[in-house]
Amino acid sequence: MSSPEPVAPPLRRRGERMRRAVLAAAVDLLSSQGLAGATVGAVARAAGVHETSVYRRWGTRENLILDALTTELDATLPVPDTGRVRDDLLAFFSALARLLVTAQGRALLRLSVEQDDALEDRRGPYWSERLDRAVLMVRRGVERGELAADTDPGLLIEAVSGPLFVRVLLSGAPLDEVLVRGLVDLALDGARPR
Amino acid sequence: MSSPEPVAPPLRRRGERMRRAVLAAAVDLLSSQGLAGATVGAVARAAGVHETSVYRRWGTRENLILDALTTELDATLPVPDTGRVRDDLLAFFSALARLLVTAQGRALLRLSVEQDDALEDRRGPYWSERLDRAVLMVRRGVERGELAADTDPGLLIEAVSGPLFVRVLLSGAPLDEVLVRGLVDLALDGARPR
DNA sequence: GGTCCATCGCAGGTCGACTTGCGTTAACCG
DNA sequence: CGGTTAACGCAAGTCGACCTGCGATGGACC
Repeated sequence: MSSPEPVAPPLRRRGERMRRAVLAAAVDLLSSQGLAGATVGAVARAAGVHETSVYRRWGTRENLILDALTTELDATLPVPDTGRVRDDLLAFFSALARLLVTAQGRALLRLSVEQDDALEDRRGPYWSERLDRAVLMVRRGVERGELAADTDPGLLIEAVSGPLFVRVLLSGAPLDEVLVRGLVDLALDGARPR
Repeated sequence: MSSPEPVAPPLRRRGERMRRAVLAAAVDLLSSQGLAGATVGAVARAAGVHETSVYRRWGTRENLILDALTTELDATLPVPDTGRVRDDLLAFFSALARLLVTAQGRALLRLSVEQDDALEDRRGPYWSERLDRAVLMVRRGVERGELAADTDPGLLIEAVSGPLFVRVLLSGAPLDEVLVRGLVDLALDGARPR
């Protein structure tokens, strides 16, 4: 007698098809179950792939999640050029803040912190990549004479973005427009009376 | 025949004695083996205590390490009062930076980020506790007329401390006097030409 | 100094991350 | 379109975090 249940042909996806299936499953689980729910076993099962295969391709769970997140989360954070530094910075960091309050944004940030031991390099290339481009706004402001000539572009970016990251990672305090505006204005005008 | 090895009397420390022994062992392992080496089993063994007892008292490995670190690392970060905001801020954040580059400081920061799910509260009470006191310096500066009356003390503290935390957690960039000075001056004077 | 109970020690177990060896097959290449 | 091989499936196992039940004892209290 033929088996009543066709035993679901193993599909046996491999190569790029398998990669995409796993990454999609990872993002799905990440969104529905949260960071803790995205177990390597669970992701593999959801993707119809064997757990071993996942480990062979990604090595660690961290790599897997990081890959899934950075692949799907290609929020490119455009660098505006309105002609005024303040407006540029406001637009850029508001976009950053909106990205960071996302479940995926938070997860990506959290994971960027993990990498303790092996391969000390490649630390948070995702974020630094995005922030490095932001110095353009500052440079343009300097050229326009809006900012002092000796302004350190990177430092200014750090001073505004730092608190945003810290709020997500440590304090858990909210990220809103008011915060971004306050940080940008502080970095531009300083706390001393003008 | 009497047993040649006296089988090391189980000691059976309990209560406060046991607590201190475990915490000390944890700090020892943390310093010598790093974060990854401070296994619950290893800490228990080093303290001459059963692993189960550790779990009963601390619940999770994270709690244990956090307790050990915050207990030993009572670097109180004194809030200076020199009469000039800039000097106060410089002294305070230099001390913070020196604490953060420590192996224990880094470990404590990293662990402060972990707490994903259970008990959403008590997030980084260690750091916020210390930074909350720092607003005093800013308030005094405002009263002295050194800073604008509408200065947000907390925001200023965040703008300077944020980048320090982020460098330890994400970018791995160095923390030195130059950085601290740059951040303090940016927060005080702003990037716009005076 | 005897009693009692919270605190421990201990054995055994679950679960997820990660590894290894071996058999099997999909996919690309000629 | 047949062959080769790297890419999978699968079984079995290690290791650390964390839990559970039970028996034993340290210590405080009377």
